[in-house]
Amino acid sequence: MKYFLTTAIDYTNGDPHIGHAYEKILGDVIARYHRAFDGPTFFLTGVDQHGQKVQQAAQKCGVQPLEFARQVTERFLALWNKLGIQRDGWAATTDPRHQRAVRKVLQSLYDKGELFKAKYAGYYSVRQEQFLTDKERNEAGEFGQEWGEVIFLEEENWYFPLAKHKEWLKSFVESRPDFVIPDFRRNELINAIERLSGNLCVSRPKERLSWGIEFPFDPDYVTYVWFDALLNYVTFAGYRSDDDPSLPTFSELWPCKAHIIGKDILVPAHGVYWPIMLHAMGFSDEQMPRLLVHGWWNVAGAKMSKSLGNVIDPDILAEKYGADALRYYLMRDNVVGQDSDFSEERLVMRYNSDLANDLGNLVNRTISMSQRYRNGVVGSFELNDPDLNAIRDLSDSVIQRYREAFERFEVHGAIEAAWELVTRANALVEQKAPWKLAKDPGQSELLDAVLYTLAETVRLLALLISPVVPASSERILEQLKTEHIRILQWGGLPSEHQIGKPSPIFPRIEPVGVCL
RNA sequence: CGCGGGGUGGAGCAGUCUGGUAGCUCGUCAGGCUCAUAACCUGAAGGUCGUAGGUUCAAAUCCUACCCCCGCAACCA
Repeated sequence: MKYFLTTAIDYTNGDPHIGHAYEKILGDVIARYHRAFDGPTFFLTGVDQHGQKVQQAAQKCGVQPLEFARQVTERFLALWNKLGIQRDGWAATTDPRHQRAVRKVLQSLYDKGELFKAKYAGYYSVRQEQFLTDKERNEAGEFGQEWGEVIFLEEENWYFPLAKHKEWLKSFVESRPDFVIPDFRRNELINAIERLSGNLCVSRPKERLSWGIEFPFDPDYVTYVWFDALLNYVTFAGYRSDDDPSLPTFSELWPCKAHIIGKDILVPAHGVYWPIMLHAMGFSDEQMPRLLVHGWWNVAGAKMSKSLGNVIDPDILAEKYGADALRYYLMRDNVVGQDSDFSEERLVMRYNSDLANDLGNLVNRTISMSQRYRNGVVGSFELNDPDLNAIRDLSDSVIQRYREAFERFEVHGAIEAAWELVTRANALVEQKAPWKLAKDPGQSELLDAVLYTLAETVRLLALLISPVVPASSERILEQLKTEHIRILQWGGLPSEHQIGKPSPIFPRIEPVGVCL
């Protein structure tokens, strides 16, 4: 069994912004934690390439939809690579393997009588791609301009009966307190289920939208987003793949430990449609996934939007400060589930104070002193000194709390726990003053033990931060020459270990633009 | 009575589920150190945890009422 984790798949009609990046980094950090300290892990992310907006955007550029989607997908991939997103699977919905599996799912639902064709006539919003009901009318009884052009349309489509699964969904969500994390999002979902009614339109006639996956039993129609994009979570995990060796074995991945999604797509897509779809496909309650719902990054208190022109480009930030600085900031300054406020100034402040001053300096002074006083040989931990024992005990407790935080998806909590160790180690340096011990031959043994304690603490810290700042973590391990020692427990460092030469891991970012 | 989030020292935030010394970063002030990226360490000032009640031996945390701020057209995590 592998720890299976997914993110939402991004829609390929525009460039990625900080929110896309945050979600992928969050997924990557959690996946890296499990890969490093827990066990086999599978992290899936990808892109949603079908649909009307892609078709339209492609038309505008005068290229085929497939070509357009491919180009945008390239930009997403390039950014994920730059940010160090380590993916085990790539869910691109134009992938033939996905399309084959989607058709099989549709066919078997059709065979089970879970899909039906019906004619619907009504007012239709072209921009919103949806039929409007009286609920959408404003006080004047008209459809407001937010719906754009509204036309009267009569159309036959395929429908998936939702409401008949309402009672099941209600009892399921109530029986599974951790179906949605955090709690307050679950309450929101329960409210939404109360309002559930009707059927879900799952098709588009080809004359209106051709850019999608064709129905196996009705070639005049393509699937609309639900039975395309949502299914990526299972199709790329190997569901109905007929043992395609290029895809994982489904039973080793499912059920998914967490679908990481933004708060905007909990209701109705992931909290209502998706579990009902799985239920109708024959998944048992035990086979239901879990949803991890994150908040948004605002900018100066306002929602990030193209019209406000305050969209933050993660590519520029990574270029300017490095991927690890950005990753650290996004993970440290946000409580998973809550909204946060993005500020470049704070990014720099966090980097300088936490990474450069506290951790980076600790690494540097530790290695530097070991070189200066012991030619890089760090001694052993044999001495029974209360201060050193206290650090060892603290590391045990920190590791435990760090693990517990990750199990609860509280990344900021895990980072906070690790920093307790950073702070205490820096204090220990002052307390023991190795530069004084070095002048007194009688204190030689204590100096050895102090240097060992510091080096072992730094080694553990490098491992603890590895999910968040993987590249920097590797550089620390290289300087310690402990790349091969990955055990997350005190004492992994052998006695008389020879370490390398110091070189700043996190050079300070000097504030620019301050001219007197 | 629409739904949801938030209100904690000067700033930004944890902590609230599982009541028990109010914590972190930045900033301010006073010391210390020199191994280190002028980084680090110690100490101090500064909070009646939105308001008012209630439960309790004990409430930032649980209950009730109220006040204030933000989001809920599109782009969109």
